[in-house]
Amino acid sequence: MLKGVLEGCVLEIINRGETYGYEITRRLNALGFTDVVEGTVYTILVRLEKNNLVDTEKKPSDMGPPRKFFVLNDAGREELRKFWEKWAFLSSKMNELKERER
Amino acid sequence: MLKGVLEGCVLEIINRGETYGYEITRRLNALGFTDVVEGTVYTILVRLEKNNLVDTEKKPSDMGPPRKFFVLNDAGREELRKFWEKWAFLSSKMNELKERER
DNA sequence: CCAACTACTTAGTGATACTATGTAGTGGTA
DNA sequence: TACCACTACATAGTATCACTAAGTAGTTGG
Repeated sequence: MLKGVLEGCVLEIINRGETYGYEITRRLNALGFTDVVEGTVYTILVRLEKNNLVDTEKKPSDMGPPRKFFVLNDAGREELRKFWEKWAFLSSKMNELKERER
Repeated sequence: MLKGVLEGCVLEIINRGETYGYEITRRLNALGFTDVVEGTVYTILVRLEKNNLVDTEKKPSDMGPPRKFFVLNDAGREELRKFWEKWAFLSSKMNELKERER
């Protein structure tokens, strides 16, 4: 059910400020997507990087291994904008379908 | 983006009354999902049948070849109920994500 | 020193939708 | 009557995206 949606969530989280995979995973979990695991998030991040939607930077951490931070670039912000546009469309159509003829 | 959602839409359309693949496709198109084609819908219908969520009946048509009509059975209605439940969850979480910190 | 937590990576699989193509009935029209 | 448009179903192959599972490695506390 998350297909096509999770990537948008990751973009949105990154857009709120530089962050890294492990933290993104925990934020998604906190949001309610409790069974999203690290592997899933990292594959999305690899895809985002491959598609040139993000810039990355390795930084040391106090808590463990170095973190790979992500920020959206212009293409990433445009992708995010399109994502919310598609979501709004889908959402409105689904409500239309759900509410019709009750 | 439709991944996991389209099957629910098809269940909902069938639940409104006995219908068949070609008509379901046109209804989805009319709803706004303009690039959903017959092939997509038929593969979903095959899946629904394989998973025993629908009952089927062939009936002649005035307009062309015989139609294969679908109705939801108990399992199908339960699946539909769960689908809307999941949609409501996803939808609320997405809004939460979208609206936070603006 | 080892368990728990932090943090990243990737190969393989599965679910779902899309592409492309084929078959066939019916009706209109040139 | 020959052809085209529309109706209607079917399916093999592909692509996309997320999930499973496993591994590597740094840090901290008991």
